[in-house]
Amino acid sequence: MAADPLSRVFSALADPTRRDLVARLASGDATLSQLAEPYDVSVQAVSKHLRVLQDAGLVTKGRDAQRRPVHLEAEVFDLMTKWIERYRREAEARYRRLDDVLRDLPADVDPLPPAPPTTGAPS
Amino acid sequence: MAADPLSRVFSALADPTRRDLVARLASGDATLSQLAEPYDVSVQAVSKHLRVLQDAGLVTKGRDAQRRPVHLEAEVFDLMTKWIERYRREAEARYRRLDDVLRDLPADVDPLPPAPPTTGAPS
DNA sequence: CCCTTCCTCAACCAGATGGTTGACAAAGCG
DNA sequence: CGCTTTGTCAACCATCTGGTTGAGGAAGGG
Repeated sequence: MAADPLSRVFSALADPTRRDLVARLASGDATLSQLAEPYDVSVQAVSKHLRVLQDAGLVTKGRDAQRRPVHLEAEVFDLMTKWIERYRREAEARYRRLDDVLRDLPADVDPLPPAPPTTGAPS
Repeated sequence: MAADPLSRVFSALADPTRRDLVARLASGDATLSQLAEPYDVSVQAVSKHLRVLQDAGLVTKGRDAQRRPVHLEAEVFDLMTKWIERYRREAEARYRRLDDVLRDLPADVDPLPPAPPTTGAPS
């Protein structure tokens, strides 16, 4: 469970139940029992989901007597949107350029002389 | 493997290798062997990763003799960004509002009356 | 024709994941 | 003080996942 932050965030949101939790928390903090009520799984299962969201930094838990109000930390979203936007833009730019040039089959282009230029792949 | 589209996309990008593949494909199409070259895992493993990306709709495969050039389909990113933006905005709006109202502890809150986010202190 | 290149399919394995039940600590209520 | 509410921890289980190896199909190059 020592994945990089970006992987943890994507992974956390890859589950419908967890996305629903995030969606509900967007409109206000809530406790575990409140959050678990709508689903037909055990409270412990929801607690595990919250743990995953917490490990991803998407959520924090406060203290109020025996209650632990869960709070959404929306800033972490930026991690994802930045990554996405970066490559989306690159791909779109390339698409437009290719639109200009027209579908030109690069017959004399090396199929891959050096891939290295792209190796600067930061996660 | 019948997860919803959104889950598939998030899940696909939850792996560093697959994000790297996407990053590299953003700058141009490539074949499996080209894509697999930099990693020290088997070609089959990379093929599996591509399958996941394909199932998520992030990537398509063409045909060129025995080669299957892989192409990035960046539009699918929108699925994610739309979801993210929606709840990010909601959370941010709430944060600003809460900034105005000051931290007000809702002591008489109902244990989650279905929808109403009116947690007792709307105005 | 054979042989090489490129890719996929199938079987297998270790570890992560999502769920269960049961026990239990901690805070407040009667 | 006892009991209820709230949440966590632990063990267990089935399935998914990311990797491996091995076999094999399809398309060209000699």
